[in-house]
Amino acid sequence: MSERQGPYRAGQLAHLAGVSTDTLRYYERRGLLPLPPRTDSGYRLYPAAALRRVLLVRRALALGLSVKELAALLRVRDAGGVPCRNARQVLATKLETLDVRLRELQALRRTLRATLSDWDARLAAAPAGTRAGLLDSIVHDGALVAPMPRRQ
Amino acid sequence: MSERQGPYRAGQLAHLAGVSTDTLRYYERRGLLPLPPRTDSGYRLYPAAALRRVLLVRRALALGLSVKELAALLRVRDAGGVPCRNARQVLATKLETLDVRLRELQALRRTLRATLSDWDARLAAAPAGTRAGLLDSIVHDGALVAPMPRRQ
DNA sequence: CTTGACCCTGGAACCGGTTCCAGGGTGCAG
DNA sequence: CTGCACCCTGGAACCGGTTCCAGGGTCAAG
Repeated sequence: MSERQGPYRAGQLAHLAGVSTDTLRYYERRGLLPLPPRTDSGYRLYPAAALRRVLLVRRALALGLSVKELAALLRVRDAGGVPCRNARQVLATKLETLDVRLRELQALRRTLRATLSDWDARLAAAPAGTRAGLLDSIVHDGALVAPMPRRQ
Repeated sequence: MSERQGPYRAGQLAHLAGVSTDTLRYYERRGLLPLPPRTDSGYRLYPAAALRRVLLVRRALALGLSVKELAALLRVRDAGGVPCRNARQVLATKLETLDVRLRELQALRRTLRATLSDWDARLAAAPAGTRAGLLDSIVHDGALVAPMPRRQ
């Protein structure tokens, strides 16, 4: 990671940050990256600090922030504001959401394991090549008729 | 739930199964539901067994099967085949995938909690209205530069 | 007959983050 | 000059499950 700094071209920055140039342009469009200066011929010339910025974005997205949320925070900051309190709030909310989701998935895991061992019992009891009714059996237990939990 | 059985119209079946008629038509298109008989005027007339079938589909999707996977299993079954062994395999794979995902999310949760308490420490140490550098701080710890884990 | 509730169709919209595309310039080495 | 790697643009495609839409029939009660 000991790359000499200095203005990067799109491909260089992308490589250093571990993303694609398409992704860089996308982040720029969505307001996650400030508009970089350009060469006379229109090539983007990212300042050294841009690498850190891209890494920040990646990290924040990996923490579960959405592009929109992050853009809002960064907009405030780039305008000289102090978004830290907001940022903390956003992150705390993410954590709560994640906890909910984790509990859902853990419940799902229990159900899945129970279903699997039930099926194994049925299979053991059924002659080979015989209809064991596994698919049918899942209708009974649990009342999970509600829509599947939506992702993050 | 003690509805008299007998042929249902789309809206009735949808109501009983807790889905929309749009969803019923979607399942039909995707091969999750057999083509129901029609009235002379073209209305679908679902046999009583269709309710159970829709519930099966909901339950299987809730367990994490994709529409495509489920359709493949049901196609075999509806053709008189015995998809049980396949079904077990699919479900077992789902469980493994889920375990991986759970571990990812648990790791994310730890990171999130650590970040939050770090931020709280920084906020406590910084005067109100002052830039505490929370966003900046996330770039450092952890090497999570890889793309975010994709959903299920 | 009119009203209103229901049904039909195929295709498009939605979500979000990313990737891909075509059609065209730029920059540098051989 | 040629070739090749790189860069530019805006718009569309992708994933999957669902929902929404317009434009049109059907049916029973009043």
